Amino acid sequence: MYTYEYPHPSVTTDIIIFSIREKQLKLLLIKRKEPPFQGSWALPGGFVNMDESIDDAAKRELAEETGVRDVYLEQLYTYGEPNRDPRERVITVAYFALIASEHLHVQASSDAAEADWFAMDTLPDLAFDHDEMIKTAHQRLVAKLDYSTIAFQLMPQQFTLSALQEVYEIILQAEIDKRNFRKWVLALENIEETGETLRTGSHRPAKLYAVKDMEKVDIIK
Amino acid sequence: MYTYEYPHPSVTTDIIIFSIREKQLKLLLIKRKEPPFQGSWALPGGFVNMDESIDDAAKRELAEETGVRDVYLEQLYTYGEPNRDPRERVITVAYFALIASEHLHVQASSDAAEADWFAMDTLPDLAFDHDEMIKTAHQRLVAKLDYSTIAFQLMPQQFTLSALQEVYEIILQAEIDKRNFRKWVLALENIEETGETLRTGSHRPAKLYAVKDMEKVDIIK
DNA sequence: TCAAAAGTGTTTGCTATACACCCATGA
DNA sequence: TCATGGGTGTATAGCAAACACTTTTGA
Repeated sequence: MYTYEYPHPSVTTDIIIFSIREKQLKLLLIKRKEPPFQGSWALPGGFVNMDESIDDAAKRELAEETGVRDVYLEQLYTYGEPNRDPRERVITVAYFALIASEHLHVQASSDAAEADWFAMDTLPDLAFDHDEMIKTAHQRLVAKLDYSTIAFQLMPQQFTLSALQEVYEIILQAEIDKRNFRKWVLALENIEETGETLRTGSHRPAKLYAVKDMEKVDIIK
Repeated sequence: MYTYEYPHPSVTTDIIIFSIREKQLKLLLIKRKEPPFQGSWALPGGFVNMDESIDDAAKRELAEETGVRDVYLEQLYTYGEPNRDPRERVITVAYFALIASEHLHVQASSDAAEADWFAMDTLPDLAFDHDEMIKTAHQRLVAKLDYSTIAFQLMPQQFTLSALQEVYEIILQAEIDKRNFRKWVLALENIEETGETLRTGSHRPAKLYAVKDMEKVDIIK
């Protein structure tokens, strides 16, 4: 047991994990096995341990849920309304993560009965204030496409320009002119040809590109 | 006394309060009366009470330190390295506030021996990781000038276009062309003439303007 | 009448957009 | 040879940047 002179809240992290699957922007939800909101879908997350930073807690949760490490992870916002959790005062630091569709091996962890990917426009009812978190994360993702190279984090190691354009079109929900898109993306000089090509049918093969430095998300303004 | 099955961190808010004073961007610091870092300068802040939201805690701290209410306040980032406070595990939700130079009545509160305004380029050594918070807040402020009308929050109720331009020049540390600035700011249609003028010497009086809706900070991209 | 800050337009360059056809391949 | 997606250039419009003189006032 741990005792304090004043009451202390719990601190947790929840993660909005975005990925492109089946030509849609999807995010990972888990079905809660325990109350409160037992049986509801919720964002993956959990308590911050006393000996780990909040970033490390988020990385740990992400690894536990998806098995992936070294993906893009960014602190989003901290939620702390007094009664957002019916059990006790809980303050949640939300993160958002972007993972390339190639890494996907979702494993239901001990906290969750089930995990699944949901498209943004067909989300189920959600536990806690998770709908608000998802809305904020989505706005941030869309805004960042405009002034950063964050979308490249959703690409596998090698990809065609058409595939990259498709990711932009899916997230922005808009068609983009092919020539203008290619001019723009090549001018950034953040990707380079791998020398390889991808053959996918009875048409000209596409050049494969790779991000030069996956660690770096450029602010391009 | 309060007891928990697992250890719980403390949660605090710290606030970076910016204002323009003496033609410089300054922020409010307090001198700590108690250990740790007794005698060091630090950001104003304090514990989040169990029955108030984090936003409300930040508003309360801001009011206690400055006596002002209804100023611009935005959540900045949450800091949670395990040993950032030597006493116990403390997670701090940092906010940044912008206040107009006219409201300034700083009152040393009970937590602080002293409070004073410091220019960004002459900051003293700071307690905890407050230097990092200030750096992040400053970057955010500079970035937001580019795509929002946030700087208007630093203006008094009535101001001249020259005064507004000066605020931009101070924050961006760059000279701006007067004609281009005026064209740009008037095209935003966020300010309007009050009909009054300001006479300040042996030259032509300047028209006074006011922000149309101070609650609203427009994203202008 | 002089000094000082307020106020005002036009030209130029750059970036974003619109737009249509040829290329390489497999069936 | 045909269907399919890959790949390429140019013209136009809209926005941002450069740039200098007149106006109004008080001393």
